[in-house]
This record gives sequence, C-alpha cells and structure tokens, in this order.
Amino acid sequence: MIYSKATEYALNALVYLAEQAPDDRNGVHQIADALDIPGHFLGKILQDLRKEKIVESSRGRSGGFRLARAPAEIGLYDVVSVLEDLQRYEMCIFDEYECTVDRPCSMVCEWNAVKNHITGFLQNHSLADLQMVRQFRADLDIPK
Amino acid sequence: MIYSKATEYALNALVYLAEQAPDDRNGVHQIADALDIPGHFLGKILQDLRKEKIVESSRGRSGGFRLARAPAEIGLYDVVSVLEDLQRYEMCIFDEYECTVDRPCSMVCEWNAVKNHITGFLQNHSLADLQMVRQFRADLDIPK
DNA sequence: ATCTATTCAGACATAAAAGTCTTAAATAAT
DNA sequence: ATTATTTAAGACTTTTATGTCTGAATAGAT
Repeated sequence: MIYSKATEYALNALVYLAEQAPDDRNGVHQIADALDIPGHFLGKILQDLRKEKIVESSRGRSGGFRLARAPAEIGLYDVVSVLEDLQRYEMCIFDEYECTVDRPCSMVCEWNAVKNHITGFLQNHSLADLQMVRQFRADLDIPK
Repeated sequence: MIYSKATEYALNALVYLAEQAPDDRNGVHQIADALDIPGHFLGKILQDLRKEKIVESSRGRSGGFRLARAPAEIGLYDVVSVLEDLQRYEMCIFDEYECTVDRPCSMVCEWNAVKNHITGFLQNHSLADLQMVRQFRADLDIPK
C-alpha cells in the first residue's frame, strides 16, 4: 500500500462493513478479529471515520459500527482524505513546490499526470468498487 | 512529495551536483547550505548513494562528492529505490496483497494502472530531466 | 435497578523516520 | 610532520506513526 496502515485498515474495515447486512451493528473486536488487525487501533480509526460521517456507531450492549450510507455513495477519496494528507500528492516529485497547470513544471514534469491519475482514481471509485474486487478474489480463492 | 524527506533531499542534492562542473568535488556542507537542508542528514544520504555508485566521494582537504556518471545516465528509479521500498508500490490499494497481471484484481482494479504510471515515470526519467525542470523554474523566477 | 457488553476518549507505549552529534580516518596544503 | 578540512560511521535525540491500555459513558438484557 502506498498509504499508511491506518488507511489500509480503514479500507478493509469499510469493505467488511459493506459486506454485512446494512443495518447490522458490528463491534470493533468483531471486525478486528475477522481482519486480523489491532483492535484498539481500529477503534481510533473508526472514530475518525465517524467524525467524518462515513460510519455511524452506537454504544452499549448491542452497539457497534455500520456504514453511514450505501457503499456506492462512499468515495475512496473521502475515506483516504480522512487519514492521509492528500495535499502531499499535489506537490511536485522534485520537491515541496506546488505543481499546477499554470506553472511550467507541469508541462515538463509528467509527474503531474501521475498524481492526477492517483487523485482521479480515488475520486472515481467508491467502496462498492473495492467490495467487488474483494468478492472476485474470494470467489477465485486468491490466497493471503 | 509522496516519498520521504530522504528521497526529496537526495533528488535535490543530485540535481545540485548535476549543475556543477562534472569533475568538481562538492562538500556536504556546501550542498546542504545551498539547498537549506540538514547537513548531517544529507551526509548519511550521500553515503547511501555512494554505496549504490550514484555518487563518488573523496576525503580530505579538497574532498567532496560528485556524480558517478552523466545526469542522463542516472535514472530516477535507481535513485529513489536506494531510499524507498518501492515494493510497496507493487501492492494493491486494497491491502498488502500483490497485484499482478495474472491475478483478477489487476483487471478490476485500475489501481494497477496508477502504480504502473508511477513506476514507469521513474523508469523513464533521469536526473537530466529533473535538472531541466529546475532550470525552467529558475529562468522564470518561480518562487520558493 | 443492576449487570454487562460495547463505544468513546484520551493517556500511554513502542517503532520507525528524521535529524543531530561525536569521533575516527583520510588527504591536501603548509 | 603538522594542521585544517573533509568524508565515514555510528551513537544519540526528536518527531511522527503505529499500537495498547484504561476508565468513563451508554444502552440493551435480566
């Protein structure tokens, strides 16, 4: 993954939630155990996602997390931007300078196309797309 | 920058060296001062680059660093791979699984195209290209 | 009402990245 | 030979990312 562990865990947890019945509450430990990722860390990540209205939670005995809306309505860009500083990807490969269309670097530096590709991918795909990928893999028994 | 500080400093330092007379020795402090980056840290980075034969060094009174070959012969992939684990970029956006052409993920997941774009950029460009970018910017007085 | 499972919130701990410092070894100039 | 300058190497510190723990708040079950 080119992003942090937090983003990786978030994407996996969200796909997990997408695969459950839409109204089911899923406990942090249930998710963490199923995905084999650190439970308390996932808890913090889910709280961040909750603040951005990507998941909903309820406390108490049968509490847990669920998606705040349908997977197709949850864009990857929105998810990733919760946990990553995507401003980084607006910088030129060369250094910290910003690289925009009205600056010559963007003409010379094809890096611009690369970073637009990354950002575009995130903007044009949703959780539903990721979910489909995982389903394909499961169907074909792609090993860990 | 999507890469680490070390990579950023390395690219800047190498472009700096490319702009000097080919046989000149350039001291770490001279480079670090010119680029306003931490001197001792740069020293370690240059040692890593030396071990990979990207720069040469000589000790003593009029010692310093210089490029081991012409800028056009120094590929960005070679430089970046010294300081980054580029294996990361072969992983699927979804998780740590490897995503290759003979696996279904690569057909569904356009992420594959994104990461090939990144890797391809590095493989198809050299220090000389970066140097040209910097020259353009300097000529047009692009501010910091 | 009480018990218990659960999230919430934040403090705490560990690991990795980034940066600093010190000392040794090499070499050119004096 | 001595000295000043420079890289080489590694220990050390700081900062950020990752991960853990604890206790309080909440709400369903009994």
